[in-house]
Amino acid sequence: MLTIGTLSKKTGTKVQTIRYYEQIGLMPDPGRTGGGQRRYDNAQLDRLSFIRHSRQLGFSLDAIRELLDLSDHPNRPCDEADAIARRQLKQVEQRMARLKALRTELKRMVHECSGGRTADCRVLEVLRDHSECLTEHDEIGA
Amino acid sequence: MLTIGTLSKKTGTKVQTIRYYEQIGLMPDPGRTGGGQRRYDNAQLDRLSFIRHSRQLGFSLDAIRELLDLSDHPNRPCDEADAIARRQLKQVEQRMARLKALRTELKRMVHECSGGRTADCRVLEVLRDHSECLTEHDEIGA
DNA sequence: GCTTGAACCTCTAGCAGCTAGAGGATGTAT
DNA sequence: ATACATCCTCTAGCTGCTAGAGGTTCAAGC
Repeated sequence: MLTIGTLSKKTGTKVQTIRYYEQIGLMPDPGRTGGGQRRYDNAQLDRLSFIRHSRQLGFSLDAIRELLDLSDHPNRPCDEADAIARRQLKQVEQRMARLKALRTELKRMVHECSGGRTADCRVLEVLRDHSECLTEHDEIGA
Repeated sequence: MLTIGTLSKKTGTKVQTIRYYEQIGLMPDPGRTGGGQRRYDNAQLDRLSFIRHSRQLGFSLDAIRELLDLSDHPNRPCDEADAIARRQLKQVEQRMARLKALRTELKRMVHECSGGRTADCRVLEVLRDHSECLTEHDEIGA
């Protein structure tokens, strides 16, 4: 039986975050001691590791909820899990493409700055005038 | 003189967001009609465009605040603006590196899924066991 | 058995950066 | 004069946590 602190260290998840996952139903209600402290078993350790690892790969909590659900039903076809992963992959690729365009623009800005007064600063100039951009970048956070 | 709706359309910023920017002091208090509706001039249109464009390039609202401040003082040296842009570029590059690692992992997961039952799904298996990952991916959102 | 102190508990509020909706006032065209 | 799109303020919500207040429990040492 593990305390929440031990579970926290083993998974690299903050104590508050574990309680948060419980609150939103991602982690089950754990057993409690007579005094009301949480105690975890290995199944719960595995579950939290799964969640943690999925987060590191960028899955949303909602996606993780689905993945956990699939993981709990070994006889269901795995198309859905596959689809979720593909969706995630697609998102990652979109984000990468976007960042690439941003990098180009930022590099150009920084490169052209000659270090004079702000009045002549290319960085600020480019920000002022979108038409100077060579690439398109229309959505944030994508 | 522009209404908030017109400004919204011209810059591609939602009305609520413009009011939000005003609230946090990123946009100045605009003039008002007798009835209390906001009216904007071209200087404010430029300012919002600047903000919007900076957001598209991924700058935080705090960074934008600094950039706007620099932009308002044409005689100051532009090192600071340059530094902010460099910082942003660095962040973008870090994020790209991270996404690259994630993409590798996701591709592998998806590639190996053979489409059977969830019990044998490689996607779920990899999520269960971090040690199967070839690359490191230790921080989220980086 | 008693004391200490680290670790636990709940609850509330806060972070970025918006977004949505309620409920009502204004502005403009006809 | 009326209709109705657009405006107003205010509050609450989103994701995914994180921090702190104020109080309780557990385990180890004496």
